[in-house]
Amino acid sequence: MSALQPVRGTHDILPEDMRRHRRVADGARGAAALYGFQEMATPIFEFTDVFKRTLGDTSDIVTKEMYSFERGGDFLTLRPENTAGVARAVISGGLLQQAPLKYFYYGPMFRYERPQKGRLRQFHQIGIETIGVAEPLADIEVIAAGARVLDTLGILARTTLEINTLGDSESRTSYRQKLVDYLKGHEGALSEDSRKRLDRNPLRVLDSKDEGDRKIVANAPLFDDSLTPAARDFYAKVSDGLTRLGIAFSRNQRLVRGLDYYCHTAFEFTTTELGAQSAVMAGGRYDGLIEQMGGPATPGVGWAAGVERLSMMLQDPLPAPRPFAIVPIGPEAETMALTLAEELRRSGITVELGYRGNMSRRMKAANKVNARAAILIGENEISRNAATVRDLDTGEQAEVPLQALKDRLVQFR
RNA sequence: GCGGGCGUAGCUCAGUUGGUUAGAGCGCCAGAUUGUGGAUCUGGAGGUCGCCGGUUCAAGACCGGUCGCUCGCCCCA
Repeated sequence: MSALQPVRGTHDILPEDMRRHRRVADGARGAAALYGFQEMATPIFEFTDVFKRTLGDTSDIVTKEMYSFERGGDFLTLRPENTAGVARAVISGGLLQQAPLKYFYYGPMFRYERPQKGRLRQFHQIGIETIGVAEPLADIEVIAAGARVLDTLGILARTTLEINTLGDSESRTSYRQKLVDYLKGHEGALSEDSRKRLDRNPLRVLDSKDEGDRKIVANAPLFDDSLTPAARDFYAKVSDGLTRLGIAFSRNQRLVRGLDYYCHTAFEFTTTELGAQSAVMAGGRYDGLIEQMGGPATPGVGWAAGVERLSMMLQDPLPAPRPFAIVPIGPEAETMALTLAEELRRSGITVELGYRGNMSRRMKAANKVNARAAILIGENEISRNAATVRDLDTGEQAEVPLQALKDRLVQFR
């Protein structure tokens, strides 16, 4: 393993990718702000227990995907997701006094997985959380904000919204029992993976891609039959709300969540454009989470989206800003160019200063940085206290007095 | 953790049934052009053929291992 290679599953984000990345993060932040979500950040590592206790000991994330280490006697873990961190922050900061809380976040996450298309070991997520609202209105708002984010990025039409209800804990326990009873009857026919799931997380079997499993699942008891009236009512309110907002969705009864703390609403915006990965934004309600962490019983609902996945769906990155290039001709002009560049930059104009070479060379350099125009300064210009401004798109050029230079440059678009 | 595909210049790739000094396009550098970029022409730099071992008179090519990338499974954003 060469030290000169990036760590497997990590990537350098070079300027063009970075602009894409920025567009996702900035667009999402802006759209979320329209719904009252404010940005906050938590540390990228926490005590390991923060994740262990909330994600459940059997989840894949905890059993095989965490980057954990020990330092000074503390067991720490790079965050694999951010909901647990936000919940911890809310508890340790005593913020529940001010509930409801509505947060937006953006930042890197870490999972030790085999990298593939749309899956990295260090990746970035944006997300929102509404904490302290038990009403289905919060679920509707959270999903609507998600749709707004995707729409802002111009990719909503290329995604599908699927939603499901996982019910309250009463519905869940009773269904879990019915499902396990049913599946035990077909245990011999289940795939090896699904037999493992049967013990750990039976709901996952519903989501199996195995042909044989699917046949068995097709006749499994329906979750809806186990829903309590309250849970049924909750789901109805969410789906009515979405319908009223004109947000298209389909019910997917096989949609379950990998993480243990979800209840009631579960949803995913999916796409077919990312290879084996389909989810670009996923979330749901997690009413038990904060209590499970040792805080007061507090409901919550939110989603997270993968910035790299969203970036891949973006048509174009934000365009790079086009600078003006100063091209000095001769040593006297060269000293002048430095101060002129600084002066222009102070008034908010983007300027590139060629570093070396004769005029031809610097014009080439100006072209390479995609300069909008070149500002030529030579003996002639200096003697007249002027500069020659050459439009590099049209090739037109004219001499401009130095006092009028700023105003002239601002006219370029 | 499991399975498939692929590793030749900065990038995209060619390289014949194993045969001498490993090529192209793009990009890069310089010149044609000492006050004018893009286009064109000329020249130049750039490679331990991923790495280690094996087979062979001879390996970029064949075999084994290894590392990396990639696609998929599991799981997930």
